[in-house]
Amino acid sequence: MANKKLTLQIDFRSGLPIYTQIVNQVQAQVASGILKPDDQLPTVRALAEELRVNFNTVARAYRILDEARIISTQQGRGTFITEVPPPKVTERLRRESLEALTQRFVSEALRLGFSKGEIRQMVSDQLKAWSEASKSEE
Amino acid sequence: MANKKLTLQIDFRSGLPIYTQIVNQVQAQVASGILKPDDQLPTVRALAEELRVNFNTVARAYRILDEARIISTQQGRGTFITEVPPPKVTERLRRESLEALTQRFVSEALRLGFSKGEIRQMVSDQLKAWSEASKSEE
DNA sequence: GCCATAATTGTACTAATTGTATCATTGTCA
DNA sequence: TGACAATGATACAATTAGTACAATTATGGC
Repeated sequence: MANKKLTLQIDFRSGLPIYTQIVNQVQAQVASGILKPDDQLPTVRALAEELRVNFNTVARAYRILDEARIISTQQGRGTFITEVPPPKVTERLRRESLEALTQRFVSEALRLGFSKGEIRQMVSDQLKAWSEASKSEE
Repeated sequence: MANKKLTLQIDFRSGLPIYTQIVNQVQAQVASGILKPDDQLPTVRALAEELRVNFNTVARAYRILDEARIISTQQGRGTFITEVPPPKVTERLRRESLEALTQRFVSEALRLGFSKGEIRQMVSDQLKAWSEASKSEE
């Protein structure tokens, strides 16, 4: 499930920079569901070879996608599609997504023996810390 | 008493190196009392097979834990939890574990676009749901 | 019981894979 | 021509995998 082909069409004469074309097409494939969370993208070198471009060009595209939180690049490991932000369309999906995430967190915390009070307090603290720390964020 | 299962959850796309995840989780389980002194951890090869990673990755994690005096690795014998650190250290580890766990959860939820209020509410709901599911819990 | 030998377990070193950082080259356009 | 953006070349760093080895324990013949 984590391996897919990733078909990209690069037009070398289009005037659009190659890295921009890569960014756009990956973005589009994520949006359309062709690429799904956890899918592993080709390595910068593999994709570069396939597209006949320098791997730094692919790396540049990956960096932009990484900064946009669309993919997660990990040195020595590879690059992966991150979870897509839940579409606003269905409130239900959105809720279930948060529910699943929260359930994983809560059950793990409880398993490690933390009390509900501790958990609630820590969540509160972290949320507060985020408010104060986010001058540059979002 | 010296043999236990050691349940670890490795997230291959989390961005955290595998060896770091192993270190964190073992540390958390020691701090929380799930793992006790003299408990034997799985061999590097056994744990590696279970997690589907190379045994050197596990060995690396064990070495870090060994240097932190949390476990004792003995060539030809196995690896064991050492004496519990003094309460002050345990308390710090415990707190750090929860903090790290919570931080990952909160940042992920915020990244997915959920509001602080939604997150707080969902945590509260889940904690409550847990109480009702198992009445014995605090 | 004792010793040789195999099996088990961690260690050390090296290689392979992957992304990162920095600077050089090229090409376009004002 | 000069500036700047895009791409390429090279060296590097982080993570994981491969291979050989050393220490300990288990086993089996005598």
